[in-house]
Amino acid sequence: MYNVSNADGTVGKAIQVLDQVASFRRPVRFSELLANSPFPKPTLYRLVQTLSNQGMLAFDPERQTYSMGIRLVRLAHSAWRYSSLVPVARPYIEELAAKVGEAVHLAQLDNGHVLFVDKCKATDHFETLAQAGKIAPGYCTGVGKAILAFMPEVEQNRALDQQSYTAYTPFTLTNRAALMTEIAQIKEDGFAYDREEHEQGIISIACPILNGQGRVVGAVSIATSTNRYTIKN
Amino acid sequence: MYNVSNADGTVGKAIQVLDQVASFRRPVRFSELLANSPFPKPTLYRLVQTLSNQGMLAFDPERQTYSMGIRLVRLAHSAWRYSSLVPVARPYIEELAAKVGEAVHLAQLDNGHVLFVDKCKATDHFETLAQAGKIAPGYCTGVGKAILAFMPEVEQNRALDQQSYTAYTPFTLTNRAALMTEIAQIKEDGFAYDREEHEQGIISIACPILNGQGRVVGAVSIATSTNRYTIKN
DNA sequence: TTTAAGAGTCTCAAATAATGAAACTCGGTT
DNA sequence: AACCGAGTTTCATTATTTGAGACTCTTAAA
Repeated sequence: MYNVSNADGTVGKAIQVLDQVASFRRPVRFSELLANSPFPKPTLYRLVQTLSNQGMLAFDPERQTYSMGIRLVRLAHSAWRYSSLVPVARPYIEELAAKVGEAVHLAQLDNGHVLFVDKCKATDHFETLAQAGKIAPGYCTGVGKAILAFMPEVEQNRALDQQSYTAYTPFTLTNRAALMTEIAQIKEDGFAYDREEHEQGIISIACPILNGQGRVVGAVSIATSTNRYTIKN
Repeated sequence: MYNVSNADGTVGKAIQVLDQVASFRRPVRFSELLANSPFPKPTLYRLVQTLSNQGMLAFDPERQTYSMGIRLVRLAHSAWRYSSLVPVARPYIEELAAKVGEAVHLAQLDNGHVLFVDKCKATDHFETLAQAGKIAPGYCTGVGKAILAFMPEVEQNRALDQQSYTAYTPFTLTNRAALMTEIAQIKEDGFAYDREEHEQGIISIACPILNGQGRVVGAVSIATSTNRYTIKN
């Protein structure tokens, strides 16, 4: 996780605090943060103050809670709009979504995590878990496995170690060995299936996106439901 | 802008750099940043290094450019999902969009700027940071004026000073006096019109969202086109 | 009413990290 | 070969961060 060890000075610590607040997924009190924080009370206090001043955190004076600040949304909009795969890939995934009539997802890798950066639904059938900005596990999603399979070996190893291998469904690959076998197959085929590994009833087919140097930069997938399609080998 | 003067130490400076990179709206070279930076070369250099390490900026070693990092997208997703008005307002704006068959926008104020945090189109409703996170001017949008009108006087004054009063269309209010007259009317009516002030052919009607203490926290609007509706007084 | 406990805030000397002028590399010119 | 400009590094100086502890409030119990 973003070399937390050599913590990049105060800025690194501040970002660590942001991550911590994000991890709560709800407004959080100072004392709750303090309880799980490596920082001593006054240090954490000042970090949180500074971040609130800056709009990176939002402090609710009534409930005395901190949550993520909307300034992040503004900054992220720039990231999303001008630097991710989205601006390049947008027209293609829209076209693809229209053509196949299913949801198309675009994902990038962010330090071992699969980050969904865009999503086009041809029509809205039903909700899948994925939305832009959402994190999904690498080991049990189509896009995740496609990206993992084509990563350089060193990074791949690191990423494989970072996976939790939690069983979301009976079809989830729940250990590194199983995932590695699957990855070998994916590398051979050039594409990955998600056989209801993350969400029951949802299957997908994904392929990696490589840049000019053959380095994987993301993945696209078409997702559908077992009601409409099945995977045949 | 987020008290840049009393710059909140290194963290404040780092965030200032993030803002600067965002303002370019494209990948940017170190020297370009340096040219518009208040910081001396090595200081800026280290800030940019730290931010890149942390994934808040993304460095492209080939082109030697920096752009916004996708870690921001991940953090912003939390902000968007758990702390903005969105989680509370979602069901209502969806219902409203379905009922009126037009686009419905949800906005919050972020330091004088109107920040669109959600949008539902009756036809294809899907949410991304594409529209969420977009900044629009306060003085020439329905949501912006609705929020401005109901702000406490001191903040309102500050916000009115921050507006650029650029004429986007022939209908834009291009000075503070005109806007203030309009705002008085809005405060009386309880809602605001956008009469093609931001985009030709697009009109909207907006109303503020107040919290329990009567403090404005955002605004909703219904937007449509002059092809379908007109504003009659 | 008093005492206690807990959360949040503040202080200040010591420790540490940030600073920035200047020097250095390293391609690509002239 | 000398120059130039972009990017990177150095190092003594300076300013900021640090964190134990003390303080303040609010709420809860005695």
